[in-house]
Amino acid sequence: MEPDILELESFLPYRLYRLADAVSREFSRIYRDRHGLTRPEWRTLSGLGQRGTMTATELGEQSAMHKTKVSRAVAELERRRWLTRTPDESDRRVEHLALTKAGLTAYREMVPLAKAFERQLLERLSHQERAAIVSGVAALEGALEGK
Amino acid sequence: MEPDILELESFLPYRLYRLADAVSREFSRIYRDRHGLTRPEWRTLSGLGQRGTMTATELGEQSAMHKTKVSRAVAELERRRWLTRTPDESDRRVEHLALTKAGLTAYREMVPLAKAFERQLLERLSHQERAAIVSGVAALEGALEGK
DNA sequence: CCAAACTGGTTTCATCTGTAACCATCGAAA
DNA sequence: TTTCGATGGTTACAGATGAAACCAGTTTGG
Repeated sequence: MEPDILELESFLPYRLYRLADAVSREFSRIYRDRHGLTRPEWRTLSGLGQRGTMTATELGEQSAMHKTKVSRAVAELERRRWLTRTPDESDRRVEHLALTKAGLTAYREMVPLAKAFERQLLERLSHQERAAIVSGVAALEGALEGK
Repeated sequence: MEPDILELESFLPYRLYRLADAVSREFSRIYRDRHGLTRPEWRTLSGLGQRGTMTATELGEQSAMHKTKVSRAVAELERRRWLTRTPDESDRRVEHLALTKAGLTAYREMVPLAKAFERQLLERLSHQERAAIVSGVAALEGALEGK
């Protein structure tokens, strides 16, 4: 434990990032191989599938994406005819986004795969470990939220 | 709990990624504001500061970076004269990388900042929460390692 | 009523990224 | 030896990214 040395392998920000990156990389194969989606596109699909209708801003908040990411993901899903935009009645800057039939089909196909992925990941852990990661993540989220 | 809906906010891969991204973004200000380093450059600096001497391949393994990232980060740190390359005696493909005086100075300046960042992050958690996140991350790392 | 500040969303630009192709060198096997 | 597959490292290319500028529409204050 040299005081003036940082052990990268034990440094929480690094470990957290590496872990998330590995998990996300694994998971991305599900939407990339199957439909050639990017992560922002997947999140957009997922957000709209879950909520039904959202504006781009809401989507960005819900799925923690920069607004340019949202804009591009929405444009691409629209190009695929997986979603449609409906102008807001009272505020003409706003568009309400919703999945089309085709988009919904893709969403419904992916939900079980996503759930299975998560389940299989957690299955490798003991009950205690599972509880630890879930509550630990929640605690850190809360800590960041709070300030 | 609709069975055919995925709740993004509770989906572990998403939460993990968002958390890591937020933490990493916060932390990046330390090396970005101060020295204009990118994450790969910071990891390279950190790896060499910690270990003293490494080859590019070793660096990539230690800090979980793609070899092109390593290559570019090393090139940039070399341009700054923060590290030097020494050709290996017996294998002329290999270069041993080490920090210069200037590189070491920058490293030594950042280590306390990094440690303080981690400490302040964990300070916001209770003992139980701290234990949970640390052991939870370790468990997931192990699970991914194992297969 | 009008200007200024603000907000939803897009685009531009410069940078970062990964894949794949590449070059040089090495080691093993014939 | 010579050849050929593997390995250390760089580069080219095509996409993905974020900051900042932008456009259109909206709200606020005078």
